[in-house]
Amino acid sequence: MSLFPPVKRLKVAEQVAGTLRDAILGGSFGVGDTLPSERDLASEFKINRSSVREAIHRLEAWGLVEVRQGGGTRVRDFLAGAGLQLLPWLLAPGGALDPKMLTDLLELRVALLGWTASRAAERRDDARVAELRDCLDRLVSARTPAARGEADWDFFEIQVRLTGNSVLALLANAMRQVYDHNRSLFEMLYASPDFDLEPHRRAVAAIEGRDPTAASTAMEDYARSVLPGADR
Amino acid sequence: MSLFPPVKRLKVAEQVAGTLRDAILGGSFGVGDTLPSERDLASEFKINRSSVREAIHRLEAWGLVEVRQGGGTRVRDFLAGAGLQLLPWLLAPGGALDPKMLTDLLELRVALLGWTASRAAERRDDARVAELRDCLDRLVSARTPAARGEADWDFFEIQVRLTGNSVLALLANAMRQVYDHNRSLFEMLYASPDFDLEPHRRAVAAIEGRDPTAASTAMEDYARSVLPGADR
DNA sequence: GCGACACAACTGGTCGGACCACCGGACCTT
DNA sequence: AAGGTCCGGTGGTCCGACCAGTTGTGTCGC
Repeated sequence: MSLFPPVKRLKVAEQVAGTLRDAILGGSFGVGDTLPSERDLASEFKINRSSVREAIHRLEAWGLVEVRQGGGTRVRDFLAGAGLQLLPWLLAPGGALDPKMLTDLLELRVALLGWTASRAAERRDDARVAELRDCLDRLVSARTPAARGEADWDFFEIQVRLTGNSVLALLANAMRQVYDHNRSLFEMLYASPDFDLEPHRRAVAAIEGRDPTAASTAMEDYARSVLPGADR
Repeated sequence: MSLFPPVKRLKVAEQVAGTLRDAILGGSFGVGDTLPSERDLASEFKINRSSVREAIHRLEAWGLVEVRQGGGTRVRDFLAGAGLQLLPWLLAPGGALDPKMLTDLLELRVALLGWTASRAAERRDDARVAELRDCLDRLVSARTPAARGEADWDFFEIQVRLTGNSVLALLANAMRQVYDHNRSLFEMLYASPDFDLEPHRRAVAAIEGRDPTAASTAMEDYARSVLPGADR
């Protein structure tokens, strides 16, 4: 456990890409607008055009802009075209949480956790079930929200590996990136001192007993319990 | 309906990025291996170092490699770290289909289609239900696998919009990219002349009648029907 | 002998400047 | 008004230089 996290070395292109990303997500540019030219941005940021190009290529990889030789760089309708890689920043554009986005995410989480547990129960193996039990112990003994969050994530990830589904694994990786980029936000979910672990226990038992329905129900109950508004 | 698709203009960096991507996915480099230096790759491909850098940055954005100043560029454990943006090429690395990957994807699709239909039924509105009916008509009258595939995709996308869930929309976008990059592969699913549309009809009726359970069951049945092996 | 340090030979990162390929609008011809 | 031409601006590629980290090596002092 390191006392100080390593200093973040930001490459010029990373900073610029971040600035432009926030500007676009923040609405400084509308869909279809053209960004300033690479040369203009270079003199604006006081950096070389190569660095600007690198930054813009990141935006392109994120699905935020469309670059056309000779025709300028236009802002895309990213909600209609971008993939999950944008979610980390879409969740809290400019640092301010978007509640609707969080609700949507947690809602989808209900289904995702449920399905994962169900498939994990079908394909369980003894070694991984033991891992799951260890993880549950860590979850029980966790004292800080951060530790609980970490353990809860592991709890999910072990189940993902249990399913043996590589596509689900990729999806989980994407979710993990959302979690990593917004840690403080998610630790809120684990802040309550009377964090109820009963669903987790039920899930482990169901997975061990090869009961997909019970496993799914358990994890869905848990995921639903942190849903804002507590509807349904 | 365009008769000719736009010609594909390949930038140098794109080609190189594709080559390197296939090499990594094809196993030419193991996890942890260092790629040749940018200067070496430049002289190897007979292109400028700038272009190599641009290509490598794409690999980085895909989560395939980790670049460290002074320390070389290393291949990452992408299955453990990359997001869904890699799936289009992971599905058929080098053009050869990975059956396991396809099975995993279709399996997850069962859950995804089911959940989407369920949420769509809960939040339905008349305008979009009409859209859905139109889409169903297009699906019925479609004569080619490609047309069926397109209509079926729209059918899903309308439901996604109905759910109003932005995170699901992003996930759908990611799936769409998988579909677009492997069209010929997926049209296989729609090749059968006796393509059964009964589940779609049931789904529309259930969504119109605000019956989440029936809607979910209908779409799950459909998605399961194209599952290889037809287990369960 | 062996640890600590300094250095050299890599690596990727940034720079600036040149030229090419392409798009789009102004303008001219018909 | 329709078509073609030209030109200014944009992104794409190239070059060569230097900056900034990493890593292995070899020397020095103990």
